[in-house]
Amino acid sequence: MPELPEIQTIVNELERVLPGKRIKSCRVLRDKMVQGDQHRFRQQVKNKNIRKIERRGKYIVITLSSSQMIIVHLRMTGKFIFQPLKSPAQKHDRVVFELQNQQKLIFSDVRCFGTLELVNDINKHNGLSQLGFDPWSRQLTAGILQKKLENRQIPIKTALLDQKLIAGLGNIYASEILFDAGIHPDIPANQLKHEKLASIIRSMRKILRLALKYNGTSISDYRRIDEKQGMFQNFLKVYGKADQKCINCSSSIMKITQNQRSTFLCPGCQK
DNA sequence: AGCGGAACCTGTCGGC
DNA sequence: TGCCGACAGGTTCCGC
Repeated sequence: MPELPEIQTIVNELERVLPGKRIKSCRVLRDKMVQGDQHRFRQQVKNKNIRKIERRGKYIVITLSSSQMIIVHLRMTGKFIFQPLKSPAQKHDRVVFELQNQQKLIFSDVRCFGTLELVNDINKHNGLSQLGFDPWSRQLTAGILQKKLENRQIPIKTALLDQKLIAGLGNIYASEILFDAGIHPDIPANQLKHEKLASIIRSMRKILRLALKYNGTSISDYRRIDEKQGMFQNFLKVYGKADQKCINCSSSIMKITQNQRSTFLCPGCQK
């Protein structure tokens, strides 16, 4: 489900309520979602205070009073929900943290792709340690991007999904960013000139900032904490709009497939 | 090293 | 109504 704006929205909301709360206990209702030893996870999380919540790429990092961190990835359909401790379990509840104040924090996930993992050192986490630039990193420039892409012949849209390059973009925003930048998603990454890469970076920051302002995009599964919807779906210009008219040039929006994933573009605006 | 395709799992929707 | 395939905001693994 979620990309940077969605994850950041969730992190912001968790950060408002979780720090200082104690995890009284933890139940794992679906084994595979917790990486490593279930018993050890439950035991080491028990009776720890939550210190802070942060985003790294699409990961959510929950730091505990023990300095250990719970690394959460929502993948496609993961979400967090607060419920009264006594409320009945829902079908898709996968991991439940019992908090103080008779509340529980539920990690709910229809498809069970999501993951939770307890680590002592963030650098030891495989995915996290390999993340590329944060979109707002000052080190992320057109020049650096050009250098990193010099041996990559994959379509630029596919490159934008590579978390080792830029961390946080996903299928919706990759399409929206390339539309905003006026760049065709099929262009091989290493063929883009400095100036085009600069406009991709500019569009990326613009789109992400706007999406964050509207708390992300709720099309099917993504919800904020407690099932609230984001609103950026009302501002999408190409994603999910196959055969509709482009708002700029009235061409028909196209849907193509790249690397087994849908890409949306305007053939009139994106060259 | 770079790249494409299958796999992970569940639900929904459209066509016949 | 029922079955069947296609598709879904992501990542990882495997083989060329």
